[in-house]
Amino acid sequence: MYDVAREAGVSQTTVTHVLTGKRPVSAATKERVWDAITRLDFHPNEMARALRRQRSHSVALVLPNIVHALAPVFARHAGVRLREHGFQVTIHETDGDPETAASIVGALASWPVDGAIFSGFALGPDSAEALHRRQIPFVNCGVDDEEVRPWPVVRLDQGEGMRQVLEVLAERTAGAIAYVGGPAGAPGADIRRRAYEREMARLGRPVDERLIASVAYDWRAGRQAARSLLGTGLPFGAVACANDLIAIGVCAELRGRGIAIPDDVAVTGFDNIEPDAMVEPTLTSVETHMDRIAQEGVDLLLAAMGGQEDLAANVLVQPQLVRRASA
Amino acid sequence: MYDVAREAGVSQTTVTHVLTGKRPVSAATKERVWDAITRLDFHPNEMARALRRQRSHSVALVLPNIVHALAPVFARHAGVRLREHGFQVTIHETDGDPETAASIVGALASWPVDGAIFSGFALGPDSAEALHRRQIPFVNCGVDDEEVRPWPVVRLDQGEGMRQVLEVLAERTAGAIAYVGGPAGAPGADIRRRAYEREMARLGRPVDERLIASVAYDWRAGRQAARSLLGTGLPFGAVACANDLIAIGVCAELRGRGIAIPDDVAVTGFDNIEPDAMVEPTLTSVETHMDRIAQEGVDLLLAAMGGQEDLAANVLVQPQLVRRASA
DNA sequence: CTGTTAGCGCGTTCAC
DNA sequence: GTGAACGCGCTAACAG
Repeated sequence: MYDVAREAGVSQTTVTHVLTGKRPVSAATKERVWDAITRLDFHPNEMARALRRQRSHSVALVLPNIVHALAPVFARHAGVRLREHGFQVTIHETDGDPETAASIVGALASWPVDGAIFSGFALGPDSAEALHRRQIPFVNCGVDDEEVRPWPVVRLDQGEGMRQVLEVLAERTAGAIAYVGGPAGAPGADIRRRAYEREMARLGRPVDERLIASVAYDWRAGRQAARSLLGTGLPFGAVACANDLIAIGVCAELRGRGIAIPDDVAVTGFDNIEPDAMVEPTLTSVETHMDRIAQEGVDLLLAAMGGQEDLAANVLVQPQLVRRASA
Repeated sequence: MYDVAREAGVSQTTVTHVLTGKRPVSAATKERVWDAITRLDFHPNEMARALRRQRSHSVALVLPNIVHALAPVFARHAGVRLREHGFQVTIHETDGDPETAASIVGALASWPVDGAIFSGFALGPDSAEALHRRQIPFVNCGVDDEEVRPWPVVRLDQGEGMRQVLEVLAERTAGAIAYVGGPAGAPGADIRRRAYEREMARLGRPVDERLIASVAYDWRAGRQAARSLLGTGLPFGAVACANDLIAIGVCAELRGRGIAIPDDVAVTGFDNIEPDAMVEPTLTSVETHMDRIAQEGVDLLLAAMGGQEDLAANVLVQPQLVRRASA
């Protein structure tokens, strides 16, 4: 910039103001400065700028693992929206480990981002406090429980999703409705399971513990779960699954045994991932609207970075049943 | 840091050297400084550090779209490896638009990253030149053509993948082997199509233009392609697809018409995406080893950032056929 | 409308 | 072993 100023025969101050427009500059000078800028191929150093202005125009996106089914979708929507507002996005993965998450929060103190979005896991209270202490605005998206927290949270109304699922399944069958949940303690597992029990009660359907399985969130585990459900010898007319991968596994196993879906047994998933439309039969699932969650999260963050203090908003995004062939 | 120095009763210089260890500091002083650091919860400002040292310890990851099938896998592996080496990762999406890509390269001049990884598209020569001029080391991963470029490139040996595919299909059937490619000009479409023709020739199989389709890289397009292949009335015993989504669509359509896979028609995909193991029949495909591509790319970049000049390496990663039920 | 000065938070001389 | 002073590249405060 020093060179630009010299080349244009003005002070650095003037160059700055040509760049930022924060002060009127005569057309002639402006012209000469722009000329020098293009001639020297000058680009302002954002790092120095950030240091001086105490704003880096960058936000950290912290999530368990970018490979998880919905993570890229979230990252995409959040990223686009943030970039629209002139923010750069840095990405951090916790690997689902709270300790790693905490250390990332610690590192955030060194890399002065203007804000942070935590997605796909619940922030620990100590981390939240640390961020607060360092005045780093943040939001916590995709939290998989119902706890109310004293910081901004955007979550999906999982109970409502389960309600819609069970409504459809109850229509489909008068028989028992089994449930295959995620592993206890895993994100979303507990809340979805409780929602299942609650909604079953509301529908006046009995819950039989023997028809409830808890397995890993993947496809093989789904097959396995179907086997053990069938192994009980108990009849059932539907299976609600906590996750699409599980549901696809369940379908595969059932079909392998000659059980017709949805006529003999109806099956539902949850999350509405891409393969749902490609498997046979296509899978009825629940759209979790990652786009809206990301949008709400970013909007909240932008507001917080804009100076609005202490808004501990609790946004609840409504899911939507996507009805396909399996139920 | 000023505060830490005062609290410990030393100069800022000493604090720096306690932090960086670039100069011996007496145990007693070190003790007092660490004490002050923890007491004041001090974290060095990486931004200021970067400005001073002219190294930001961050690299830019530029890709078309994080939602694309293999992008998150690449981002994951590259990210982990870069973080292991103390680098932060910023993410940028081109949306497949060369202009956007060029503007990102321009922005990189302002945001002084230590290096950049471009993945999933071929960098333009002008962008490469701009990076060179600004002394920003970079690598270009996942380039989908065979052109030799004067900058570091890591690519998959797509011809070899197609060779493996056709070898299997040729074993399966003595009949015609149809091909469903991606849209002309799309990433990987041309190279895979040419590889198909070349390998067919090597196998002594005739190529019938009427049994070649070019469609979008998605599932619906695959169904459509299968319909038009069947519509020709020409018999064929196998279909090689340029992409798994297309292949899954082809399978769906064939099965819908009562055609047995692989007995009547064998089908193969390409990329080995997750759903391959979940569809019926499971899809034979080609593993593209994004982990290895990412690793090679990062290693190349680390070497370049380490000061090794002008290494215009051309790494070729070998794909591997994953044999499943569809062929 | 423009320039001079000071300083963002550090690391690196060069001195002791 | 330690400290004082300067500067990385830029912007804000204070002049005129």
